[in-house]
Amino acid sequence: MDDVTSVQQAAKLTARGAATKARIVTAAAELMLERGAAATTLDDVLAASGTSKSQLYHYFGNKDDLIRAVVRHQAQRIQQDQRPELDALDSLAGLARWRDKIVAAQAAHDQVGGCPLGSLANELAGGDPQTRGVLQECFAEWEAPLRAGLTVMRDRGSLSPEADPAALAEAIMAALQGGLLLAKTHRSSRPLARALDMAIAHVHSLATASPA
Amino acid sequence: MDDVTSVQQAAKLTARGAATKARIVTAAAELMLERGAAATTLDDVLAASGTSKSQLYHYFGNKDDLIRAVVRHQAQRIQQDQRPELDALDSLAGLARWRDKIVAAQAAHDQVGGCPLGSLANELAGGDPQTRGVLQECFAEWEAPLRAGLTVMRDRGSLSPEADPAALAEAIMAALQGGLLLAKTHRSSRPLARALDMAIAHVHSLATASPA
DNA sequence: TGATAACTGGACTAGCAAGTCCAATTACTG
DNA sequence: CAGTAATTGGACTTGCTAGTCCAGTTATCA
Repeated sequence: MDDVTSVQQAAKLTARGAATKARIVTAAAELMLERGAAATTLDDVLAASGTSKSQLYHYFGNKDDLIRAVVRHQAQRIQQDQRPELDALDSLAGLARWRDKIVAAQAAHDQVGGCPLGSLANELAGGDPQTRGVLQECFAEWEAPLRAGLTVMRDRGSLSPEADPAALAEAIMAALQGGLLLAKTHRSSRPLARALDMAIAHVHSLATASPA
Repeated sequence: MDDVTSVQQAAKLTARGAATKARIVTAAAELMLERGAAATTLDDVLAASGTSKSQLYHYFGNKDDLIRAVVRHQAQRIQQDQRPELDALDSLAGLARWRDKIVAAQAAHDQVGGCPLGSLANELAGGDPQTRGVLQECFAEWEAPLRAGLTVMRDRGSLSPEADPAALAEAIMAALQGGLLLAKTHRSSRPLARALDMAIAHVHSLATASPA
């Protein structure tokens, strides 16, 4: 009854309306990345996006609905930002390139902000179950290419047959999230780099001698 | 000028006063673990601790001051909860016992709550610099025994001389934090277990043949 | 072109939350 | 036993915030 809004209305959406909606989500995403979802007021969002209250409530049922839209938006943005590296995680070299891109992106943000998805997850996972569901989906979607790449490696013989791609992928995502959290806390990308290096070293230790 | 409060007052603190202050921090810590710091109102804290507004503002300068006290409290509680395992991280077996204790504790909390310190860090690291400083200290304090244990292992010859205890410890803490975040999101301790298993496996890969 | 629907502006409400204030009570100290 | 300091209760103020409402404008389409 909440997401119905965004589904039904999607059909009756003018180009202008879609643009307005997008502007709201983009502005909200930026603010929520900096301050968190709870600390971001709707008035802030309106000011930043140059819209009015009635517009916001025309496109979103309530603040939680907007928050879910922001979660989805950030998940998409992350995947977009990490391409094409995200689709080439079927080798140690590919993993290294992905790592480099992530660390560089974190450094580019002046070490501020942490993970756009992880920060929201941390704040929202304990609340509304519907939102938690969206978060789970988004993490799964992000993790999928990694799991796929590792599966390719194992099936190709680059990794030991005992290697569990699903477990590996989940552990690597955990290292990434934790690294980003510590990086945000210390205002340094060092923890992130170390966490990812460890994760990749672990994959390396599972690699077979024959590079297939 | 904020922490002066807790320092100067500490001298003029009656037993009853200390008890009241502790009751406030404990109640606040519990609520903030569940809902986050921003989402926890002072009125909630008062109700949960059976105190009044004037008591809260007698012992704490403002909400941020209380939050910092909660951060320190959680850091202490974590270390307390993880002892004695936290002081025996100078072997693979010790690391394994620590891992088991952490996973069990997470499971015991019905997979709800995440890391008492990590959740606060995520929410607060982007805000008040003073609070971020406290968070950095707390993480460092928590990480110290781990770094010390790994250093012992390397110096003893159980780990390769190339192993960097500081980098290892930081990476392991990242895995722990990320694992807890994903565990909270998925309401399952599986991501935590996998993250820690990966971290320990990495240490294992750095172990020398001779068990010293 | 006229009707219907999408879109927009912004004032308004109701409730909540941080922080203030002061009077009253309890404990320490000489 | 004063007298001073710590402690406590809780009403009150002030400002903000999510959400409502309605009047008005712009687009679509038959």
